[in-house]
Amino acid sequence: MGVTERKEREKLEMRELITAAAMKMFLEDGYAKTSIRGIADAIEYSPGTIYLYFKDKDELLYEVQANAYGRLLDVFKKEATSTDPLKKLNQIARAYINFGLNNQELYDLMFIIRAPMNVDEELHKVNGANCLNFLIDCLTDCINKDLLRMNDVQQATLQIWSTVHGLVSLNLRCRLKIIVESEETVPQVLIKTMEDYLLAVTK
Amino acid sequence: MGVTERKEREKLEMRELITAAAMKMFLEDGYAKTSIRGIADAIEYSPGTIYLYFKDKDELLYEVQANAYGRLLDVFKKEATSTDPLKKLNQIARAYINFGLNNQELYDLMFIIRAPMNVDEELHKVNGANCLNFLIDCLTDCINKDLLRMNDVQQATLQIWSTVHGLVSLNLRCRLKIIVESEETVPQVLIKTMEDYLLAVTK
DNA sequence: TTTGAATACTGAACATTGTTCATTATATTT
DNA sequence: AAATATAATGAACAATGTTCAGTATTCAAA
Repeated sequence: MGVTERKEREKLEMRELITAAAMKMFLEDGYAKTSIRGIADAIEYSPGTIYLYFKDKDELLYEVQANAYGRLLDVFKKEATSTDPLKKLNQIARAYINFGLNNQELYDLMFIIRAPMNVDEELHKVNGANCLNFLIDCLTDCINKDLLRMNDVQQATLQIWSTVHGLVSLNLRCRLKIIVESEETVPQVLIKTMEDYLLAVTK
Repeated sequence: MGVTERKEREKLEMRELITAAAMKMFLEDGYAKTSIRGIADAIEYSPGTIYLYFKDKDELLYEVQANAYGRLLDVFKKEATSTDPLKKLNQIARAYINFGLNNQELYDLMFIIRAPMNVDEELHKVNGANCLNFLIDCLTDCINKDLLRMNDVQQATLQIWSTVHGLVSLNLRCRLKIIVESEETVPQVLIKTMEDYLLAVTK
């Protein structure tokens, strides 16, 4: 009696259909400007149907967030491959900044948008934590080999994450217009600033 | 014929009445959860009246933002008084972080909330720029006296602002829960992290 | 003081939002 | 074929920002 299995599968497929449409629209127009009705239209279902698969719009956001964390982790794994801990740290930071610049709406909903973070969904926590661990592992390596002017991994993590998140999010909210003269140079300036920082904290 | 002057004054007073009510409600409940109707109720006017003084809800936000920048500048002037450039830098950074921790909703609408930053209102730009200049002046001083491991003021500004903004905003969005074990220690941890950073970039 | 015009304010109305739920359609089991 | 369970609908609700025809108030001229 494989009918329950099929139902299960169909339920998952429907969730993915909705998630994919939501992800697409969030990416294009942002979370706030995307309406449930819009998503329903896109997948040719009625608005009510979405609520059979997701409790509310926030839960839809969490699902997309979890996916996005997965994407970022993929980028890390692809871009940060050096065996030299310091080089790897540089690669991670570069990848993070570029990800934030190239996927602005996505970055927005991953780290900036307001949404109650009392989620303990497995996928969500796992993907998010894996991203962070990628950085933590690298920093642990750096500190163990005495390459940085820091000795506490927790504080090193906070420092570097704050720096790159600060750069990306200030730019995303157009707060760097006062500092950086021309729009086009932003990516270079952000990368350069981050590298200057890394140089300063390197022994 | 002082009638036009009085009208002018009344118009300004009305704007301030609205702004004050808005500020109060933004602070308590945040920008998104504050409705125009709510503000109108609070000042005992009809919703439509507010639109006689402000183009839309965003313009109201700008006004409150400008005020808030002024507040932050006041804090800087009060807290960062040392004549030693490095100490002053430390005081600025501390003041910034504490401001962000003690006025979360305010910080939110100043730096995190989404709102088109194509404003060229005098007050807005002036207050925002003055805040930034307070930092820039201090950093210029530090660099001129060769106290930091940086030589470019612009990049130093970006670095330090990104760091403190990153710390405050990641905490505001509950992204530090994974790193910092207990809620209460957050302020100390943020300050400590910032100071570690300053130590690392100090010659 | 009375009148006419300019100004200030109102609140009902509109479109859009997230969300719910009685009703209808489809699929499964008996 | 009938009865039951599951899935999907779409009208309805309350709340939102915003507009605007109508009403009240204030002011300058007669």
